[in-house]
Amino acid sequence: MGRAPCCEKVGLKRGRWTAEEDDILASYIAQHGEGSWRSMPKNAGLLRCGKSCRLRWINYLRDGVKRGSISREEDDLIVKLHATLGNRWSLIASHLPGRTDNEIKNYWNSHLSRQIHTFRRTYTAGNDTTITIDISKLSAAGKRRGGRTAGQSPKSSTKKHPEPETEPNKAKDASSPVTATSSVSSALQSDEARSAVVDPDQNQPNNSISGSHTSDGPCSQDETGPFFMDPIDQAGGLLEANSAMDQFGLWEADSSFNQIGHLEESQMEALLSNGVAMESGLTGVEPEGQVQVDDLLDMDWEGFAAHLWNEPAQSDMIQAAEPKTTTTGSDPDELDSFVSWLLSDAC
DNA sequence: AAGAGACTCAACCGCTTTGAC
DNA sequence: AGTCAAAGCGGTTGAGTCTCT
Repeated sequence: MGRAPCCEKVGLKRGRWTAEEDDILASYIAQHGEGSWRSMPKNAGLLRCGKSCRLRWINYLRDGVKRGSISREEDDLIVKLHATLGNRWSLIASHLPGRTDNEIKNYWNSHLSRQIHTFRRTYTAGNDTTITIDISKLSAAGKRRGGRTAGQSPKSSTKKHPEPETEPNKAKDASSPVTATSSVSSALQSDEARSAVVDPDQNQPNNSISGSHTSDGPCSQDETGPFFMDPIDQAGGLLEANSAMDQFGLWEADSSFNQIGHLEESQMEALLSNGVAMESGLTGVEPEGQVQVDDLLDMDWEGFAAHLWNEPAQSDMIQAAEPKTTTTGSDPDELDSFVSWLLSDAC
């Protein structure tokens, strides 16, 4: 059986659009408006699938589609929104005027998701608790190999809106963050990543996930605040997220790790015993310390992140996080306020 | 100079959602 | 309420391009 094709593909053209096709599509829509994508190509005289026409129009030909490099501000916003919304590209795109979901998705996959940069951060999580986490050498950040640079078009490109001459890429590769969800475990758990944290001088593993964040990130290093989810500092971000959720009353501090089902008891204990000071209510926690690399690497960060960010409104983690002794309660409005804060410039 | 590999991004694919009937 | 077509969405692919060796 199988699903019926969206259109009769026989005889239809595929691949890149030509300038002529673009003109035909644009002029047809100018006359008849959008919609009826299935019948449009036939009516317009295009040998294209309706879906292809729609995609071409939405991503390239439509008025207001912004071309050119993603700005620093847009980059920051994408990171924040992705931390909150996950891979809901169209939703993210709706917050960036002129940008399409496809563009943001490509940008995320090519620029942001795989970049883990050297980073070190000290964060005050609670009353008297400090977390120091370093993430470094976990990727070949800044090492750009081949590939079309932003703003370039293939020779065969028929772009209707040529890329404006924008500011140089300014080594985005060296400053862009990484996803807090899907890339976390793969990046941290790779052999490359593990070996990368060995100090070449001493041939000993660093006692911390070390790293170094370029200071032009959304939030600068050594920053403190209610929450920060700079995907560059995945581990730190996740820990901070935990604290932030606590602050917003989404769960209680001393039970926070227990709410995260993916963490094994032993992992939790190892993490805590190595000085990850989340909150003063945790036993055996030093007021200040660093996280052992392997303990962090062994954690199920992906599951952790998924719990934190995927479907937050439906998360059983959040629902199960009714404060025992309480902070501020877990009113749904607080989640809204949390998201609002995330999207604000407070970070 | 040439080949290999890394990288980007436009376009495609298939599943899900929406809305009309 | 059920069915179907259209539209929307996110994941994936692959051609084109660039850098490295």
